[in-house]
Amino acid sequence: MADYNHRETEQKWRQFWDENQTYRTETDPAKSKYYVLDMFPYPSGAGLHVGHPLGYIASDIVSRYKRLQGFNVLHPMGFDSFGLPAEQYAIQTGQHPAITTEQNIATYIKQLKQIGFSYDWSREVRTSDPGYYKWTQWIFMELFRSWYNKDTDRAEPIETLLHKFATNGTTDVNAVCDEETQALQFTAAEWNALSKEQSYEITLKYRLTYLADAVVNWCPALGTVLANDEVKDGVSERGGYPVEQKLMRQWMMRITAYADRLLSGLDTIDWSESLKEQQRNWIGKSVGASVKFQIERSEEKGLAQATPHSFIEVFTTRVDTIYGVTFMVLAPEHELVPGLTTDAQREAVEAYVQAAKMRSERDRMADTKTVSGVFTGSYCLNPLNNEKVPIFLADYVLAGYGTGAVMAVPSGDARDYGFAKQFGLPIIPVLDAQKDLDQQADNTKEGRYINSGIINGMTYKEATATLIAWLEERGLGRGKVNFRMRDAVFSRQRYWGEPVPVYFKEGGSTGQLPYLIDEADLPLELPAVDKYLPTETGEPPLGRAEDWRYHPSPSPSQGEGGFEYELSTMPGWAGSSWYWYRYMDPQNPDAFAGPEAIRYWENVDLYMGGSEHATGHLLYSRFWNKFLKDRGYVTQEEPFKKLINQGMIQGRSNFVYRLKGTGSEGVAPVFVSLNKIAGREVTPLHVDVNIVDNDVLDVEAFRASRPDFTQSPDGLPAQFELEDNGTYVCGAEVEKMSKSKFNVVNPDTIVEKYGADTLRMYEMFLGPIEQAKPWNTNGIDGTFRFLRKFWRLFYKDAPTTEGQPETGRWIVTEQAPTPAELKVLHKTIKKVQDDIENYSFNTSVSAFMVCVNELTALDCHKRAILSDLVLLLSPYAPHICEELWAALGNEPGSVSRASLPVFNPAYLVEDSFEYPIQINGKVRTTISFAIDRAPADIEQAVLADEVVQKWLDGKTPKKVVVVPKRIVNVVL
RNA sequence: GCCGGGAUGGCGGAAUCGGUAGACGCGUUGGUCUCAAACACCAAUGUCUGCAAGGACAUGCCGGUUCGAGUCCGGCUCCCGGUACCA
Repeated sequence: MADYNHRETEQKWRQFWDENQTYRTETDPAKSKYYVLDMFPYPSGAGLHVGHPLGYIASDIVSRYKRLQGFNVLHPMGFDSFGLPAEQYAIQTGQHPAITTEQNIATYIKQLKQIGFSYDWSREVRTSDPGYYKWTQWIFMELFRSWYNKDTDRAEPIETLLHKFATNGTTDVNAVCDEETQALQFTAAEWNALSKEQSYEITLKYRLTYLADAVVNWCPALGTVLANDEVKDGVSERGGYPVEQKLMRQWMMRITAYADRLLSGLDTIDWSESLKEQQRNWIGKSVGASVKFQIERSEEKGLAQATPHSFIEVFTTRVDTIYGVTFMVLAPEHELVPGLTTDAQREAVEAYVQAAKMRSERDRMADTKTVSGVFTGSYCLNPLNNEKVPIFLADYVLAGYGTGAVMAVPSGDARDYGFAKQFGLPIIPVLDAQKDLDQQADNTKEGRYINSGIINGMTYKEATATLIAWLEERGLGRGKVNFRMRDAVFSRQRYWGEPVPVYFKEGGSTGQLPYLIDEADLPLELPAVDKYLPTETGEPPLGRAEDWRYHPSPSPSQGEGGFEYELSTMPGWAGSSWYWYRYMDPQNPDAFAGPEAIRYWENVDLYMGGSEHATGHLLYSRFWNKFLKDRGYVTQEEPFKKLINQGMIQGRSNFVYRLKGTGSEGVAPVFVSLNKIAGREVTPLHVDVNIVDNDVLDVEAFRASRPDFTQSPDGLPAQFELEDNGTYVCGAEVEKMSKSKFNVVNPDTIVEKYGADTLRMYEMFLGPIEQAKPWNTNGIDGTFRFLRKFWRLFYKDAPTTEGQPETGRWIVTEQAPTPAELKVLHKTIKKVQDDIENYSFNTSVSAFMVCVNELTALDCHKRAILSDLVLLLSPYAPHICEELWAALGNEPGSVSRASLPVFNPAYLVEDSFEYPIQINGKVRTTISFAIDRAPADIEQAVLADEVVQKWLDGKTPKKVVVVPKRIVNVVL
């Protein structure tokens, strides 16, 4: 090997690693484990762009580094291969999503392998593989077969609940369930007298996955449910059809049972504070009180129907302000609305409810500028003073939050204040510390209560306790902890997801009861369908599958023609909520992962992924993990010990500027270079960044690739108004990297031109891993030069003498290193190790650059130095290091099995320090002093200094600050 | 709206504990090598001012704490992510 040839070198070692299965990992109890996981990608049709590998490169560096430290490293990769884009494509083309997904995965793997990741590919998983989703379905079944016992504070098999019912009825059952079920009471005798079907129906309300009505974005024209981001301004993004809020029967996940543990667990894991804070806010624990407001009944009102309850229940965190309540606000969807609406108000209320249906939740929450609402005509009574309180509807109250009802205190809440002003409702001050109530609400808790009956004169703390006690005594309310987090909707009205392993049998109060299929029938595979659209009757796509009915095995005669399956599928997050366990034991046919594997690998030591998953994937995964732990299948309470968010790589778009009025029929288009557009009317147009170098456009490539731009419709060729130096300079802007903006840079192109090692180093060099930053291919030459310079420490550069050029000559020597060389090496070892431990990869790349610059300047080609440097660099640039490691005489392909060089601080000891000397905080000179020089000595010497004397100008300084080994500041 | 994050030269960024702002790299300019180009190497490069030595101004904006602030505190502006069926 002579000159640095990245194509040859990298190709050679990738093949070697593949053939020798260099990165294959086995369970090895003799060694400490380290589990490094990347958030697995959804394999999109566009393939990887340079933004994707950022996190993978960082985690691969850590993996390789940990191997050098002697850890047994599990570093796998797989695919989150169910998802909407493939389904969308299937709807458009009729192509089965499994086929496109398969092709996309093949592309991803090819691209990933080119970058030289040390993945154990034998452990790859795909969520859409029946062998995988069998276990996703199995976990769903386990959730269905479990309930949450608040007394033991964990999930238990449903059998323990049945046992309690059968022996003691509901008396000592303390389960997580909805309010209505909570109120259920029966004795053991009553329970035992129930029919099998009746008792089964009751258990459905306790299980960790259950059927319930949930609000969804229903698009009647498309016959389907839409995601919030598929809805824009109340209409579907595709087609622009109206979308309404509709209640639909859905499978739900009882994540709220884990709310407290999800919250407290955050204190035990090493995630960024911001990420934990996002989860805390999402869980949204608030301590307050639940209060019942009696509905005022009067015959003449002409109320349409009796209400299901005689009171409105609200949750409030400020029960202390209850004497300031001047109205009540219900969500338009609140169940009491029809019963509370008087004849006189009916028309207005119905119109309002209808309008609210057309708005998305996010819209309703975000819009604080417009105040809207409607009076129902009814009143309720404040339990404290029996004042009549008018009941309004307003769409800023959401049915899914709390009780869907708010006691409005305009003096203490900004939104209530605006509402009261709009509708001319009274604003009653409740605390003497409240200020400017004629201007705005004041939510202070300071001062003493006024206008507040039994709590007048009290402080916040006293008042809250007094009120809760008073309410509890009379059964009108109680202290309550509320969570903002709601149970998660699990059903999706889609095709490309895991089928839910449930079938329906007639019976029960709703006419149909859900049952799990037999475990032996797993996986329940996705059936073939003729189209990937909902059925004409609005059922999910699975409703199209022919002869897709469940036939239980023990008695196939049961249920003529079989039973109907659940037609919804699981959401994208189902398969990703447990996948890190499958990697531990990917081929196990008997369990999602075997107990030995789980005991050894435990959980993920380092998890790398995007912060956009903060409240979705990362919360659901923690939920499922806690559930699996409760049921004894896994050993750890938390799945991801340490988590790093890699920032998004943004695109950097380039623009050409077309003169307005040119480019139409009969007028040749005119493109004006960036520095000539001032004062001209131009249209900026995206141009492919791959034909732009350093903002200079390759005009010929532009002509060839975009005839639609570079010719008028009748074929007149474009003219280019160039810079004075004859180039066309493009404008640039940072945007999201996407096809439509022509700013996508593909890693394959970079690997081909510069090599994977350069790509890896450059991506790390771009900036801190956690920060978003734009991609700009321009800077890559710097890291490419670095690697060649590194290479030249080993091989003499080919001098271009006449005749045959001399190819690189091996110039590594066996001489003993000098102190200066050892200092350079050990400074780098220390810096790089510290940086990796702190996940500061960008600064370690510059440390390598500094090191190679300095060794080059020292003309150092000594094995003792270079050998350690190769090891240190190998996690970053594995191909070139594997090559040089072998060239140094080590066993080929063994760089990843070597051990890390050890830092020796003795080489870095300094005997003097160059002090910056400040006058009034501004550095004016520097003076070198011995490290152990006494501060008083230093002060004297500084004041005697010529430059300092000049600034002193004969005066005595007010103060001299000497910070040893840091700085001297002379204050005048 | 709410929650979270960010802003430093022409560009990406460094400054890890409140102590020399701009490491490292790109770009730009000048030079060496070459018939030429590429590669490589050398030098300069925050802005303003000055022949120079030097000086003044500089970390999104306004204010504060401190001998000393990019870093800490208070108040803004703009950009990015999430907001429960995108993944």
